[in-house]
Amino acid sequence: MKITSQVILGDSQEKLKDLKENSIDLIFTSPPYADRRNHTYGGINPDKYVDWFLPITEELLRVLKPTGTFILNIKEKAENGERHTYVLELILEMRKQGWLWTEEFIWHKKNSYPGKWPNRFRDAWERLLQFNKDKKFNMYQEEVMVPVGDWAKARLKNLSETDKARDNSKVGSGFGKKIANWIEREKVYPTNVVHLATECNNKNHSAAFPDELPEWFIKLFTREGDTVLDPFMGSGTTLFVAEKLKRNSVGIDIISEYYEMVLKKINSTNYYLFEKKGKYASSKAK
Amino acid sequence: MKITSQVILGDSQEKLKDLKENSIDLIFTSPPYADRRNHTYGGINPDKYVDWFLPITEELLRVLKPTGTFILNIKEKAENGERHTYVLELILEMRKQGWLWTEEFIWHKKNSYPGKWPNRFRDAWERLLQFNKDKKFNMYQEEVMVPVGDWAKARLKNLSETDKARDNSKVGSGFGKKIANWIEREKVYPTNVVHLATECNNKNHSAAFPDELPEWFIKLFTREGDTVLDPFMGSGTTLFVAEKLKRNSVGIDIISEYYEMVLKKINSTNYYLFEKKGKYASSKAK
DNA sequence: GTTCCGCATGAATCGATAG
DNA sequence: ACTATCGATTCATGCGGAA
Repeated sequence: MKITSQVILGDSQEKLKDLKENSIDLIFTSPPYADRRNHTYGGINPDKYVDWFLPITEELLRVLKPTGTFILNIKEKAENGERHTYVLELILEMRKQGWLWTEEFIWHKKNSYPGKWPNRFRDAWERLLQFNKDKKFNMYQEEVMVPVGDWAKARLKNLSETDKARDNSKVGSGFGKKIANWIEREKVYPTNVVHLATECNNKNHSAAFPDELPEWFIKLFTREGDTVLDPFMGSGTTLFVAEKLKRNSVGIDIISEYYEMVLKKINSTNYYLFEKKGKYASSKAK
Repeated sequence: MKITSQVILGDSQEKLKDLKENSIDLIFTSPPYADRRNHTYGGINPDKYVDWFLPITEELLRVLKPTGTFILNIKEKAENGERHTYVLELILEMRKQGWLWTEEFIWHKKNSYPGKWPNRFRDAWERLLQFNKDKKFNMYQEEVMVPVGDWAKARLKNLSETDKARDNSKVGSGFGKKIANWIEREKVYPTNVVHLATECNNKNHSAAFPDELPEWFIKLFTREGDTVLDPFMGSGTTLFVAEKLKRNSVGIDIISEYYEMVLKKINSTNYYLFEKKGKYASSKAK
């Protein structure tokens, strides 16, 4: 199967208009958060965040297949002692555009940013909002089932005294019994809570999320040969994972530095599928 | 220290008016979910949930001390393939009332209820919305510290000379203090993700949450002798935990069956603090 | 070749200080 | 009074060099 990776330089709001409608199976993205990444993206004012984002979601709604899914990784910042409400407002406004707010997954970041404040603990989770065009959408649950062996192995490895105390679990005593239950099964369906640590040691490029995050959703909502879109490509994690999993991919970013970097890396690892086409660097399969 | 537990039968919207303003240190509650438990609470239509709840939050704002905290355990139901938006709308409307939306904790339910749906995984988390009247509120973070992660055991067992030297050179006169911090540090501050298993041992009544959930927040936001309110008492978990932790408590419920049950149980375990007063069953300490 | 340890570094947040 | 900048605080993780 031929797989294509397309990298586009420019503003998503404009460049998305060049994409064909009903052509994308999964949109997975992590847009620049309000007031974050100021040095690269210029920083979006929290109070204007919804207005800034809505024209883009309008286009995303157009390019997504009716059976497709949009996963939005986002988290509101704390400002002036309060959580900002732009994410809530965004959800409500997107529904007016026609999006269905199907589910909210939680990404539990085990290694959250350190710090201490008198009125707040460390923020260790982010939202993964699932939107759909239609009540009927493709979902391949079996693809992300957790093999019991690996799960139990990893779990048991971490099952130290401190873990027990930390979890303060009242059912700790019943843990052995549960393990026994799980061992008999081959695989287990996951829940809507995703446990992953952030990668924080990449020198050249700091990815917003670890590979496992897009990987999980790409497996869950697409099959080989499907097409994945990331309108805020950044360091290109979504594209590289899509490529690895034999999905077509389209990435857009306004920062030429990211564009060049992803282009080069996609090219070097997968050159035989890649060719330049016009002003876009892209690879079209037959 | 004398502790009182007060149990009130009736509609929260009315009965809350009998409570004195600025008298409560912590409100912890899990209101009846929209269209859930309709056999007991009559079922609140999801579309009217906000309208139903706002008069109550108005009263809660009145009775809460300026230094107090309101923790609302809630989760929107999935209806017609979509997550309902009444929680989002509630947050926005409560801010208009004057509430500050300080934080959103996640309760990760480690053993969520099993089940399988074609378009959705098991729901393993709930929101714990924190609201405050004022930017300055009481928070006793040390009360809920957790054991440090395993990595520290291996890493910190041998605190070397280089560490001390580095610290000395950096701080100069203040040497020793920081080292002590690290050597004696066996506990760290938690994050805004709370890991607890759901309890499933209550036969007669299904408690909405395990003891550990109110316990965590009562320890975090109150001291002994403070007063905790649960306007949707249910089986009375919040009250029993408050009593155990030597906090005064007030519970309201419209279901006489719950009222009688909590009354009896509070009475049996703590009768020496308890006496009936007029139409309310209550215990007033001097 | 294992295991161990030093080290840098994160989508953070607040309060104080400065313009 | 309001915005902009800065220092202080803190913990899990993986890489790379050392034992």
